[in-house]
Amino acid sequence: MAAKRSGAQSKRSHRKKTDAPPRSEPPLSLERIVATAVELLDAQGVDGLTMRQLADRLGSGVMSLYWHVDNKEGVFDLALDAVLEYRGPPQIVEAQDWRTAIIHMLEDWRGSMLRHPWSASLLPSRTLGPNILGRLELLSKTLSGAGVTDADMNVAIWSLWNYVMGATITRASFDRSDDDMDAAQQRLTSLSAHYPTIERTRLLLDNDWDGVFRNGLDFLLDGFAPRPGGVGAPR
Amino acid sequence: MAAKRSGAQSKRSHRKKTDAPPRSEPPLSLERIVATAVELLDAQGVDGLTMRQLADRLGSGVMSLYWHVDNKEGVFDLALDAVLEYRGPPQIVEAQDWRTAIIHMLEDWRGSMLRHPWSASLLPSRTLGPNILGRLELLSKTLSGAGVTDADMNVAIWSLWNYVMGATITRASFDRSDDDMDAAQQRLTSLSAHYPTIERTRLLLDNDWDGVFRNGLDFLLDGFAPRPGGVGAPR
DNA sequence: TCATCCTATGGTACGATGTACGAGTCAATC
DNA sequence: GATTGACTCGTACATCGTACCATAGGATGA
Repeated sequence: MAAKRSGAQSKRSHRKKTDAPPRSEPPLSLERIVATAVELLDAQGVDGLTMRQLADRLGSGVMSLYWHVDNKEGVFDLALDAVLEYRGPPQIVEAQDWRTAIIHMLEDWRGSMLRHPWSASLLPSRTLGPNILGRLELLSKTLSGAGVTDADMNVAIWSLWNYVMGATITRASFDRSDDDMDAAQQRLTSLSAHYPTIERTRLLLDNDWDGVFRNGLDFLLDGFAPRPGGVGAPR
Repeated sequence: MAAKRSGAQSKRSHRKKTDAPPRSEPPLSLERIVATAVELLDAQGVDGLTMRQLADRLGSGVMSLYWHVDNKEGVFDLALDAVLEYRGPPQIVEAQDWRTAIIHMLEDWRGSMLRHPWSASLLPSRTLGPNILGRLELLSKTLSGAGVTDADMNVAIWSLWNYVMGATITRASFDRSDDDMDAAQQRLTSLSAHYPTIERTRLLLDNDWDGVFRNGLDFLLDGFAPRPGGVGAPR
């Protein structure tokens, strides 16, 4: 279960922080641990996060971490949710239609994950933290306001979720290895006898990922809650 | 580098299987290694595959594996591609329209991954093996025949890929932990003040995953290549 | 004042993992 | 008989998560 956590640390005491840097790290706290974990994950990827490295960066002993955190899984959960906060659409957008609001939230979601590429592949296999639940709630509420019935709601939400997750995970893992993609496309070329079509369209190169994302999203939204004007496929 | 691989193994000799374990296992081979790895992954999940366990099941020493395989990553790559073979649609379907063919292939793809739940989350981060490339080629060729231009092709393919991957990864990880989902929904109920809408629609329970998948897929396909009778947006 | 307790830290140690290294076996070939 | 190349595997090591336990210091009560 959850280790006890200091709700409030009144203590400021005589920690000199401002002058000499020699010995004095600030005390451990959940916030510092999570923030440092995110740094480490951003810098080194999922495999780069080890409890020892984390402790090193925090200037603490390894086992001290375990007073604040259950185990390494817990660090992942917290780092993940930390990265998925949503502050809501800007004022300008707020008054606009539901479709704009939804697209804003989903693109922000995707953007947040791509800024921390380790997060995308982590999310599906982990218990849903408050920030994700908040996004799902917002999505539900907005769709509900747009006329989607409760009966159709879960289908709509999960389809959108699936789409966002797939797009983001794919993009994030290809992102990490552009060289690999080049190599793969080269390999493809040498095998063009077997894969003529995808070789011809250069499937593995030069893709407009943002455009792809937006495009498919439009189709899905059209399907769930058609636009009045019945606009077709843009582009 | 790839280790050398025995093209032919003449030795068949005497195979015992499960009774006395003394000496007589069949010789190692890539095929046997991959098949056993898949068994192990199916039984224990991604974390359950260790080189030692794999060797145990094969009745060999751990290091013997490394003559056939570069490293553990290689085992993953091979197991993954092994699971993704596609034999094509049955004869009855073959003559039918492109839409049926595509849906058949994508549902088969999803089905294969769900039969081996570890495979879905592995796929995006790994180099594309021949079986996956084959599926992509088939998809391209079919869409091309359906009138999708080369310019629109990559957008269509990647949207479908994203959707299939997202749906399958999500389903596979929820699948593994129905209890967790119950627990999550319970937690949700206790927090219904914060998440009233998703609590009301019981988002985390009782979902018709197959239906969701098929539904969103229809919307996407309508978007890319509208049906003549046209439910979706005209282009 | 001292004794006690809670919060918080971290050293040591253990079992598990992937795999480098190099010695071993055996059949085919010269 | 000697050599070679395909294949097997025991040993050893670095690295990981973390259980266990000793410790320190402030707060509290006597």
